Amino acid sequence: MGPLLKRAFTSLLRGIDVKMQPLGLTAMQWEPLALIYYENVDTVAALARESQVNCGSMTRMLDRLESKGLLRRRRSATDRRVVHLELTAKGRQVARAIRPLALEAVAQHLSDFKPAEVSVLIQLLERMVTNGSRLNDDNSDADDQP
Amino acid sequence: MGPLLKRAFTSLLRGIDVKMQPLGLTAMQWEPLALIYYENVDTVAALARESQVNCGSMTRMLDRLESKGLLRRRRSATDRRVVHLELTAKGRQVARAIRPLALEAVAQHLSDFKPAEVSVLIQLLERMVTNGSRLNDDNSDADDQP
DNA sequence: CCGAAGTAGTTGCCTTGACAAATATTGCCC
DNA sequence: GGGCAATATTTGTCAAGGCAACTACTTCGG
Repeated sequence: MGPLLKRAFTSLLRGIDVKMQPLGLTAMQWEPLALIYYENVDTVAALARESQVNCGSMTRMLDRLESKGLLRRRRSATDRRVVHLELTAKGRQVARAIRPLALEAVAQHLSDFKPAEVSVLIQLLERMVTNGSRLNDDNSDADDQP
Repeated sequence: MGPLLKRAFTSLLRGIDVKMQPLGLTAMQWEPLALIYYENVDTVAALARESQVNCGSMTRMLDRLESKGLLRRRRSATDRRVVHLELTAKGRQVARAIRPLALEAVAQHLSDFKPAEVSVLIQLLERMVTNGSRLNDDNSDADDQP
């Protein structure tokens, strides 16, 4: 069961990877670009929150994207702690192509699913996440603190 | 949908991580030990195949486990290319504890699932994997080679 | 039997993620 | 207004995975 979830996840990742190759992106790099472009998320912390990674990881992801010339950092004038992200022209061009490609990869993995089955899958995964965060986040486990 | 799968997967990983901490293992390190102990898989290549990672990654995983004193490498006498893995006494002791803990973590994520729902989830994930490998492995995509 | 091809394992270099410590800045309380 | 907690970002260190190059061995074809 655990291994199955891993295989499904990595299979989807590989599919996305293939789709993103023409854009020069990896399977992970599209997400920050999409969040900036489609959702107007424009700070490191907000991106990290939305992507479910920590700020340190996001900083380095942005380093890579910046070195590819896809985005720029600009220190905020109103709160000098925060860095605002903005896509370059090239970044916007790449970002525009992301959504359709990502949807293609997902669609391929669900190619023989009936719409109802997709809903069921989503609902079951959501419940797994809920059950999981109930245990991982608000810790009330009796195993360690009796 | 992609993000959801990622969240479910990482949530399960974190759950397993917590369970394995008392053993001094990470969420990834239990798998090779379990394969050696429960399935008698005892070469690098076989472990890599079962775990769905490449040999290079497995080599380094085994480095870490070996440096923790959980297993030993022994060059095969009959085919001097292959390395046989064997658990140390400590390794066997740790491995014995793995299965119940891993099952606990899975059970927590499926705590409110009816048995039928578990079956459905497994079946849907398996179909995703099948659809995915049909596209990732035997490549007959028309996008690149017309 | 010998050379070519294939296989097992290791290593180098890169991406990605987690966690912790350090820095800079803001906001809040007295 | 000054100290202190909270917040944003960066950097170091580590685990983990992918791919490619390399070594050592085995096997197979002639």
